[in-house]
Order: sequence, then structure tokens, then C-alpha cells
Amino acid sequence: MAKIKSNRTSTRKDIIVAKAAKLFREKGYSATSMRDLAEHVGVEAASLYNHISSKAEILQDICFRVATKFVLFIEEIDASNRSALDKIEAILRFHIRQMIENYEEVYVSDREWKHLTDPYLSNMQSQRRAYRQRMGSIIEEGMRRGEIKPIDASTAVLIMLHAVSGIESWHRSKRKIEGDKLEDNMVKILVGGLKQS
Amino acid sequence: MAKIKSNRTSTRKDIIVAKAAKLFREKGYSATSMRDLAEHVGVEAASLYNHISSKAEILQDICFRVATKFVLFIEEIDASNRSALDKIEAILRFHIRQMIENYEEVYVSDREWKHLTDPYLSNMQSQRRAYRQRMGSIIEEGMRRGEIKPIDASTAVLIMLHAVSGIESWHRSKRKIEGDKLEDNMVKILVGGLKQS
DNA sequence: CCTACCGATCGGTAGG
DNA sequence: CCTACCGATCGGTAGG
Repeated sequence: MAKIKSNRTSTRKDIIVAKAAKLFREKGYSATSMRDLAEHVGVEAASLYNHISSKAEILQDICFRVATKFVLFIEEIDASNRSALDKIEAILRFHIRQMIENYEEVYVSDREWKHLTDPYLSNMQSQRRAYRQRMGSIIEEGMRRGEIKPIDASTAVLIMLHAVSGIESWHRSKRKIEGDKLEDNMVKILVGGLKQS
Repeated sequence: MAKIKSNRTSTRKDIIVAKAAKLFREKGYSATSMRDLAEHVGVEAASLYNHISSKAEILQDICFRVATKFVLFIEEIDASNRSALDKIEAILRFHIRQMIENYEEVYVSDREWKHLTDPYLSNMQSQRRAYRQRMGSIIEEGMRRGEIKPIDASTAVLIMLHAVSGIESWHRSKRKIEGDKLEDNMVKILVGGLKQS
């Protein structure tokens, strides 16, 4: 009964990282101090270091967890035998759902990864590059099959990815349409914009 | 011959603000120190304060200059008697061109405005809200006229605006297609995605 | 988990 | 435009 403990319940570290994600999103990584964070967690700043080793480590945790999730998903989709347009739609829907359900962490990993330092920074840069290339290949495949209209594939990728990250503005104003509606509208505009007419 | 001097040539302040825009884009507002900036300008940190009154003022200058430019453009377009879809296309093209030609400042005003402080922060927030509503109204007008397919107008606005801000990734990799091509591809996908088919 | 504290760096000012 | 310097705050450590 000893070793078990941080098994299914969220550890103290999980709580710290989650609070940090919220603050990093609101104020940015650099403008968030460890004293800010400590206050929101409810301890003194020094006490945070019993659970994490540095501020940088928190950002690494957030960024790589999110990145891994997206990479795993695109690999799964890419291995399936759907049409290219279906693949793009599935990826788009996954991005939107992640942005809605896991807002703080996804947002932070997208906007604050530049503050990673060097072994991690280059790793993240190459992961992002590879991900975009992967999406680009799917779009090019769709063009060859005549499913997608002739466009520059990397421009299309760029539009897809950044359009989704704009959900923040939606997220802030609760009143608007619910998540499912948002997802369908985005698909309608973006996938509709790719489709060969 | 006295008073004239900062008339058409760029003043020392202009140089400082331009260098600051570049640094704010690369590292973010909070992570850029006045000593960083001074070094890039080629003076001691204290000397900067002969031309600007604070770090915050530099950010204000950048954000409000960009915001004003966009507001003036949308007012001009909105007053014209084009079709709604043409108006949206013109706005989209203006955003893309601004992002390409005036990259550093447009990027900073879009990503770093949250670091403004209170009289300026609320001013900027309401300017951004008004701008989005204006674009939304044009899209709704287009839907009523049957030019634009039935969608949620504010979702469409959100997609447009954020898709454009993604040009950063393109900007970094010089090798890709040139500006005009980029513009046409974006219009094809985004305006194509709105069009009633 | 806390108190006490470190050296470094921050934005900015005084005074010339 | 510089030197010299300010108080505040930063991320992080020692030691209990």
C-alpha cells in the first residue's frame, strides 16, 4: 500500500501545472511569476520547488503533453484508409475539440512554446514542422485525387491551424453558440473552402 | 529652419519603436528588457528615456497606430457600395498585405496588446470588439442577399482574422511562394468557404 | 510546507 | 547621450 498514491488521483504537481497553465494563458509565460503561481496554489513560492524543479519545467510539461497528443492522433488518422478530405476534416474536428475541452493547455502550448529553451525548443520546432508537413501531404494527396481544389498546400495548412487557435475569442464570450455548432460551422467554412466544386 | 526636423525623416523615437517591435515579436513584450532594446539601438538603457517615456508607451504606440489603420480601412470599405462578399474579400486582402508589408508591428499589436494597461487596455478591447462586429454585420448582410452560405457570422469572422495572423509561419520561411500567391490562395480558400454554392 | 535569504535583473531617475 | 544608482521583483536555494 506504499508506492501507490499518485496513481489515478491528481498529484500536487498536476494541480500546480494546471494552475500554471491558466496563468500562462492569461498573462503569458514571462509575465507570470512563481509568486503569482504560489498564491493561486495556496502555498509560499519556495514550496512549489518540492514538486517541480523549475518554472521552465512546467512549460515543458504542458507543451510536450499537448504535442504528443496531437502527433498520436494524426498518425492514427493518417494510417486509416479514409479519403484525404475526410482525414482533414477529422484532424480539424480533433483540433477544435481539444481547444474546447483542454483550452488552457492547448492554448499555452500553441502560444508560449517559444519560451522553451534549447534542447526542448528545437525538439518542439521540429515536431511542429513535421506535423505541418504531414497535414500538407494529406492535402496534396487530396489534390491529386481531385477531392481538393488546386491550392498551395502549406497555405491551406497554415489557415486551418491558425483558424482553430482563434477559438480563444469564442471561449471568452460564453453567450455564443455551443461547441458542436462551432465545430460544424468551422468545418463548413474551412473544408468547404478546400473542396473541389 | 528650426522647428522642422522630424518632418519626413524617421526620428530617433521611430527607430526605437521599430527596433522594439522586432524584439517584442521575437521574444514577447514581457521578455524584452529595456537593456535588450538599448543594445539593439546602440545606446545605454537610460538614454532611451530621452525619446520615450516608458516601455508601456512603446507598446501603446505600436498597438494604436495599427488599430487605427485597420479601423480607417474598414470604414472606407463599409461605406462603399460593393457586394458583401467583395467587401469581405477586400478586408481580407488588406489584412494579408498589412501582415506582409508591416509584419513586426501588425504581429505585435495582434499578440501583445493584452499587456497594455488599463485606460489603453479597455480602449483596445472595445476597438477590437467593434471591428469584429462590423465584419460580422457585413457577413450577415451577405447571407441575407444570398451571396454567402448560411453560417454563424461571428465564427466566420474569427476564422478570417486568425487565419491571417498565421502568416507568421509563412513569413519565417522565406523559400515559399511569394506574397501575391499567398494572398490569392488565402482568398480562394476563405472566400471560397463562405460563398453560396 | 515555511522562514529567511541569495545574486541577478528589472524599469526607471538624477544629475551632468 | 553617459555614469551612477534606486527600490522592487525575479527564479531559486538552504536549512529546518
